[in-house]
Amino acid sequence: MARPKPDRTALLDAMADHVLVHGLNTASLRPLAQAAETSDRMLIYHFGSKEGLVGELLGHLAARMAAGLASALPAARAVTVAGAVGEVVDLMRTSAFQPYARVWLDIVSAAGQGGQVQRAAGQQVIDGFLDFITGRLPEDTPAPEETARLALTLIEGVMVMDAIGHRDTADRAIAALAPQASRGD
Amino acid sequence: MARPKPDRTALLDAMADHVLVHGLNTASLRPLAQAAETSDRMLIYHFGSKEGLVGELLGHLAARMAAGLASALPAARAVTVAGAVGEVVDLMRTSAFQPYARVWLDIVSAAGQGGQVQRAAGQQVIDGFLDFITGRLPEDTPAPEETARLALTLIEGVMVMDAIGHRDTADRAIAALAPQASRGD
DNA sequence: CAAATAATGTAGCAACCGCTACGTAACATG
DNA sequence: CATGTTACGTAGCGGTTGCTACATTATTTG
Repeated sequence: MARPKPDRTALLDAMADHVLVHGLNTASLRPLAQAAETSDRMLIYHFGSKEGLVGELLGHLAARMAAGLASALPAARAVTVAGAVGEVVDLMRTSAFQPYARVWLDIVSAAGQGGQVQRAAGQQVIDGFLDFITGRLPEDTPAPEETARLALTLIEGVMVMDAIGHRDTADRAIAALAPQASRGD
Repeated sequence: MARPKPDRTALLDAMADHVLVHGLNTASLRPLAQAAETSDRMLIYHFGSKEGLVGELLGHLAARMAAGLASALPAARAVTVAGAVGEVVDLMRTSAFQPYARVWLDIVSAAGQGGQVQRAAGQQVIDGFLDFITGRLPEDTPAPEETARLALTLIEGVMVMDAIGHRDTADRAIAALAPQASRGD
C-alpha cells in the first residue's frame, strides 16, 4: 500500500540542518542519523542507500534555499547589473545563507570529481538561480539571458573568493563591473 | 644534520600526480604512499602528519601549476578583457589543466569548511593568478588592478559552471562581457 | 672496528565507514 | 485469533582511516 513516506521530510529537514553546519562531503550516516534522531539502519531503510539519501537531501536543500532566497529578497529590479550582483552577494554573505554557500562549494567539488547526484542537483540549483537573477536585472537590460549568466557566473566566482578569504578581491571585482555594464544608459 | 630530506620533491611530484587524477579531499595515506612507491609509515615520517603532508603538497601543486601556466601561455597582451578571460578559460579547459581545476575546487571546498592549510594555499594561488592575468590585459586597460580581479573572479565562476556541467552558461557569460569592447576575437 | 644515529619495514591499534543479516515488535486484515 | 506486512532495533561484517610502537637495516662518526 504505499504509504512510503511518513515523515521523510522531517528527517530531511533535520539532516539538512546538520549538513549546513558540518558540511556535505564529510557527512557520514551515523552522525546524520543522530541529527535526525534515528539510526543509520533506518536511514538506509528509508532512502535505500547513502547515494539515494544524498540525492534527496540535495533536492531538499535546493528547495529550502530557493524558498529562502525568494522570501529574503522579494522580487525587485535593481538599477544596475552590478547593483543586482551586489545585492545577491550581500544576501549570500548573510549568516543565514553562508552555510548554503559552503554546502554549494561541497556540491561543486563533488560534481567535479564525477558525482552524478551532485551534478544533477547543481544544475537544478543553477537553473533556479538564473531565473531568480533574471527577474532582478534592470528592466531595460539588453540581452537579459546572457547578462543573467554573466551575473551568476560572477557571483559563483565571488563565492569562491569568499571561501578562501579573498573577499576584498570579490568586492573589487564587482566594483570593476559597474563601469562596464552601465554602457547604454 | 647530514641528510634530512633526500627526495621529498620526488615524493611530492608522485603524490601530486595521484591527487590530480583522484582528487584531494578523498585522498588517503595509503594510496598516496602507493603512488609515491613508499609506505604510509614513511609519509608520516617525512611530513610529520597528514596535515603537514597536505600543506606541502598544496604548495607543490601551486608551484607546478604556476610554472605550467607561464609556459603554456607565454606573456602576451590580449586585445580585449573578454578576450583575455577567454584565453585563460580555454587553457584551463585543456586536458592538461582540467585536473588542476578539479583540485582547485577541492581546495576551495575544504577552505570553506575551515581548512587552514587549504585557505593559505588558495590565497597563494589567487595571488599568483592575479599577477598572471594582470600581465595579459590589454595595454590601455583602465584600472588594471580592479579589472584583473573582475577577470579572475569571472574565471573562478566559469570553473564552477564547468564542474557542474553548465559550460554553455559560462560561455554565454563571457560573451556577455564582450559587447562593449571592439569585436573580432 | 665499534658505537651512535638516521632511515625504513612490519604489524597492528582503535576508530570509523557503508551496509546487512537477523530478530522483534506493531498493526491491519482474514 | 492467525497471518502477513510494515517499522524498527541489535549486532556485526569486512573494509578503510590516520597513526604508532617496535624491530631492523643503512650510514655516519669517534
